Amino acid sequence: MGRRPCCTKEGLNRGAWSAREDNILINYVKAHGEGKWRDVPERAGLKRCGKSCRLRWLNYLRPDIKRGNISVEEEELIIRLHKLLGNRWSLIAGRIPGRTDNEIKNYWNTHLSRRIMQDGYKILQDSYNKQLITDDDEGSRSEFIQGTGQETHDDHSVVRTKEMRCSNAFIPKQLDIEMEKNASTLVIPDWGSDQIRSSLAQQEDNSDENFLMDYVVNDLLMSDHKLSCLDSHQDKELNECENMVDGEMDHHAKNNYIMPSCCEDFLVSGHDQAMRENWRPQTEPNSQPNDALDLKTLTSLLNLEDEWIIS
DNA sequence: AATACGTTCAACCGCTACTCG
DNA sequence: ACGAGTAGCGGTTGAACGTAT
Repeated sequence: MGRRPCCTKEGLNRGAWSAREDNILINYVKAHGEGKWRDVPERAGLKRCGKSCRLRWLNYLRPDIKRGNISVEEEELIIRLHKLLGNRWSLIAGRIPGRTDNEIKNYWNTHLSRRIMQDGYKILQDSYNKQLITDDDEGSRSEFIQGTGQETHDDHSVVRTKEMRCSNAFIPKQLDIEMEKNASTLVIPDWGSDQIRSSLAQQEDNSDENFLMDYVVNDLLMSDHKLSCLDSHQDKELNECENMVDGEMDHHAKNNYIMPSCCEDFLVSGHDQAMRENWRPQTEPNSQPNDALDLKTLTSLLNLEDEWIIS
């Protein structure tokens, strides 16, 4: 028995959506919420494939989607994130408030890829220099941003995709010490072990000391530094990091991954305490450490990274 | 004004990861 | 453990629009 097709494709509308179809879908999602996309066309009375409904909602109709041109800041962010993450559009989109993966992918393919082909990532350096100048003068900085026609602040939430929801790594301090001892191997903890349980219990009363990390961000922050700051065993750990992000670790390992100490060192011993504070998580294990980050914060963090690259 | 060519971006397609029974 | 169903991802397509000739 084969898989049931997502739709019969017979008698269905294709191509651009009409305003009427949009309204129907918006009203349906308002009333019933997202999900069960296969059932949406029938229940909402749309002659569309469920997949098409989902795409239309996620990429166009969602209320938190930001319309309009990509700002200079956003463009810079896209370039930096692409440099570090490659064509993982949903990951990139997950860190740019109000933008969808499709939009960023299109923008990259039409605007940025050619520039990168011509100039390489040199444009990042130019952009960085420009920012250094404007940072010296807050007034001129705001002018710079206003000059783009974009608001300097917005309240759009991040368009969250599946990959944004994935694992946080929780690093008890004691475990990190253990990792220091075993630096030549990647430590995948057994979360049921007595040692881990006791370590976790010890730190429950001291939640400020806990340090949740989003492995994607770790990857983002450390990838260009491995040559300059790591010795060979640390490099091995980094490879494991990258393999994990590339999906070469199994699911269990992904969910339980502990960032190698060298990676955390970069976060902790980075430029200043503010950087660490920026990444300090909420104390809830299921919370998402980056929710509070706005575009400026992320941009400034990436600038810190550039300082490392440039120096 | 007509046509060709280039660009943009919404939508589609095929695949994979994940979930659930 | 397995298989079917679902959600989501990234690559690709093609219609609409803009610009050059």
